[in-house]
Amino acid sequence: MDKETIFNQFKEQGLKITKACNALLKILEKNRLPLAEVELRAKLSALGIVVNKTTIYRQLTHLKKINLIREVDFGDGKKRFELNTDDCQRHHHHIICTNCKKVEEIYVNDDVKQIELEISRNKKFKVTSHSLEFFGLCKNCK
Amino acid sequence: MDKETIFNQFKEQGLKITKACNALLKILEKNRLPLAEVELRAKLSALGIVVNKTTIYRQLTHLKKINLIREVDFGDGKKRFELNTDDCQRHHHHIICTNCKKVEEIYVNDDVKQIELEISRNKKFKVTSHSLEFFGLCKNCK
DNA sequence: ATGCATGCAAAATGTTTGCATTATA
DNA sequence: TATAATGCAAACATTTTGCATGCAT
Repeated sequence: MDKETIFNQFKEQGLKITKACNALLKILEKNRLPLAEVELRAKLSALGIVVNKTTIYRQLTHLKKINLIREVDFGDGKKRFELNTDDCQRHHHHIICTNCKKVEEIYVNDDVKQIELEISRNKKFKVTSHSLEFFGLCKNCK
Repeated sequence: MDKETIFNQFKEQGLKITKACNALLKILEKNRLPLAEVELRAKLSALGIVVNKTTIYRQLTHLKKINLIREVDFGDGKKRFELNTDDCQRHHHHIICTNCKKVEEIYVNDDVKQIELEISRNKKFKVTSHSLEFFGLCKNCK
């Protein structure tokens, strides 16, 4: 999504593009792995932008509402967010080492889209997103 | 897994088979959908077995350790558990309505096992489990 | 000037821990 | 009777809310 479109989406929702919001987007663009609130805030701080955690959560709520980011769950009780890549070629999944917690992005030739279509047909269920993460032991930990 | 095997697994770990533990297993066998602590406790209560939430969490820890149950994440900040069906024909996934929260079990002809093999080969990563859940709007909510 | 964004504190939610007590093998 | 299981309260971690204040358009 280009800057222009993003800007318009924000205006439509009556939202303002603030420093924190801008920086958050930049950070999410630069980092390929999903980040939790603590990490996002640390990275903002590193850029000299110190904000309260509440602000982070609220901005994430906005960005999620306009579908710019999506939530990724690694099953450790933290919400993580990454740029939404559902509809482009950068769509990917993750492998998470349950020992050292290292996360790697993977691009697999998946048929999940196909499965989503089947579900729509058979179950009359409109699928808007899916989770597909792999858990196990990385090279070093296994 | 038959009762005998389960019993032995427990003994190996130095665990005792208590009323709560037995009832938990029965509940998980009867209910096809993943249940969170609150739900499990309610169902135990309905059976006349009133336990503290701490007990639930501790039993779940045990059951998870011997791989009898697995954690399923619906992204709402609660841990849910279901009997582990990874290695049998009852292996399944879920579709979750993000509006009314209804959950349905689905059996899809997935290639996830295939993807896991690829990951093992290419990434030298031993995959032990995966998550694959679908989110969207159910018949009534869409 | 209006209304969204922010910071702060407090509340809410879900999970875990420490310790004294009870029950099981 | 030794050891695990339990209950309870408190600690913990994460996320959300209420309200007063500041900032952008």
